[in-house]
Amino acid sequence: MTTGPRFRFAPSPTGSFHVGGARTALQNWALARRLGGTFVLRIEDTDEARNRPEWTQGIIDALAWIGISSDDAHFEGPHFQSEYAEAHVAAARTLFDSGLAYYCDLTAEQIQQRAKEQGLSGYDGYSRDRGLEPAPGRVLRFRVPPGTTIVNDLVRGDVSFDNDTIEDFVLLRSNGTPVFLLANVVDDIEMAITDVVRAEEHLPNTPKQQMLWQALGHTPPRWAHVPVLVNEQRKKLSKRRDKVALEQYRDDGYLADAMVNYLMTLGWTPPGAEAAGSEIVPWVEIEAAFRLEDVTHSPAFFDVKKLAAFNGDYIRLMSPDEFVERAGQELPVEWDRKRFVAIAPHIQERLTTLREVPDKVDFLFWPEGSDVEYDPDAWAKAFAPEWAIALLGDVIEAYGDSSWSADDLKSALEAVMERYSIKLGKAQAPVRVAVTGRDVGPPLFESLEVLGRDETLRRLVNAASAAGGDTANVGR
RNA sequence: GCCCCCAUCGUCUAGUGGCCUAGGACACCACCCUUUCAAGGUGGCGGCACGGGUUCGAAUCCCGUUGGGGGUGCCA
Repeated sequence: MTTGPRFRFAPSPTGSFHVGGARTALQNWALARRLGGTFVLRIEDTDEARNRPEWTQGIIDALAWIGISSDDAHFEGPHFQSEYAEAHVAAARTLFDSGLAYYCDLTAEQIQQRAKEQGLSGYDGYSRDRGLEPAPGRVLRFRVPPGTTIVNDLVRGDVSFDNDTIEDFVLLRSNGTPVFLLANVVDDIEMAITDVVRAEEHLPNTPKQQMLWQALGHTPPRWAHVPVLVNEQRKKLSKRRDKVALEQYRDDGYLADAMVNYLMTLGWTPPGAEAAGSEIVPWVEIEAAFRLEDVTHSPAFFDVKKLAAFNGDYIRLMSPDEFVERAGQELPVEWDRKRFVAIAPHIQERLTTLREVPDKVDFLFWPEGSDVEYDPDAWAKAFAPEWAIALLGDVIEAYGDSSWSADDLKSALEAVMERYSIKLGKAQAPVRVAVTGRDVGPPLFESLEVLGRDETLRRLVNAASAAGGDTANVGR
């Protein structure tokens, strides 16, 4: 165990890993490593999650994907909340014995009733001095002291709460089980956590937690509440409405590096990014520079468009070998890898996600002799000019005995198109549609080179015939 | 209702009293390049919510207004 600060990340398993959680995890991770501390993963093992171990595993896998892995020295865990269950109750007992907490037998209805009568919003402290002993049906409440609680937050500075506005909150339910707030604090104490970095939504709970730390005889940790991530409606990202599952982005072909980089730019800018004119910054630099004090105070919109832009940049940053390796994983197994290697350099700079790879190159892998499926619009546009069919015929003839390299194929087409006084941009359209069925795609001549003479000619002839041209004498 | 947080281009942000004629990134638009589409290059559009102070000077400090968001469980 290292001796530096101890950062905890305490996600609740819900079946998918939230991008917001990923960001706080990353922030904790960056700090723990930079400061020579420890990243402690404490997973909340709720009843529901206990029946679905894959949920917990999902968190671990997701963290590993973004580079937070137990293989690293600065990692401790996962720990589970239940591992400290006895300590939770013991802590509550201590508080009761020392008079810092008391039992109350009011039901929720009664509390509501009293609040209504007095025009208050919550519990009024009715049982504070009634000296009730523990008994089934009674809850243990924390005796909130008078005064003011000041939370010193690394991101926001001092935030002060008037204790009068904090009701005597429940520690132990009437069935004797501890509530989350207590469990959380006790876990943090047990784990000797020194720094709590989490989303801003937890800020209002913090004075309660801080009071508990103190009541339990411990110095509270350093707090830091980073702004939440929101959707286009400026609402906190929710699983129901928004695409928030990190796994989903992973499966959609986003790169971990791009995701990590993008997530870290939400609420924070790497120093030097402005001078460099780019926010694409490697993790090592982020880790070396990230400071809580520099984090923005306002919520940030999770912009998939910008994520996509980052992703495209990261794809272009890959070495050719790496790209072939990564992109190859997206291809159907039966596709010839050698063929893909030949075309790979030409699609690498045309992608925003790896997921798009198959659709870009599929025309190279259609089964031999299969028909090209022409996109109607592309076809109509390509064969609208009156010269299109004739040009196709000429191309077929020229390609019949051209040497089969991209350069020569280009020259051959250029020679043909001169007869029609058109530019290359136009001339290549019918050829492209004939061969790929579409009007956009990787560079044409390189594609043809990879496709090979026989298949190219076959498709050209088929297209010419489909377009109504007489191909009977072509290629003789 | 009560409590807390927040407020710079469409979005993410730089800015910590003079360097701001408010900078960068993404998006968008135009042009260049060009073998379609991209990529790349160049340029452009576009913002300090409002009102009062403080100060020689305010995006920056203070107060208020308005507007957002979050929290308010015997949920986690």
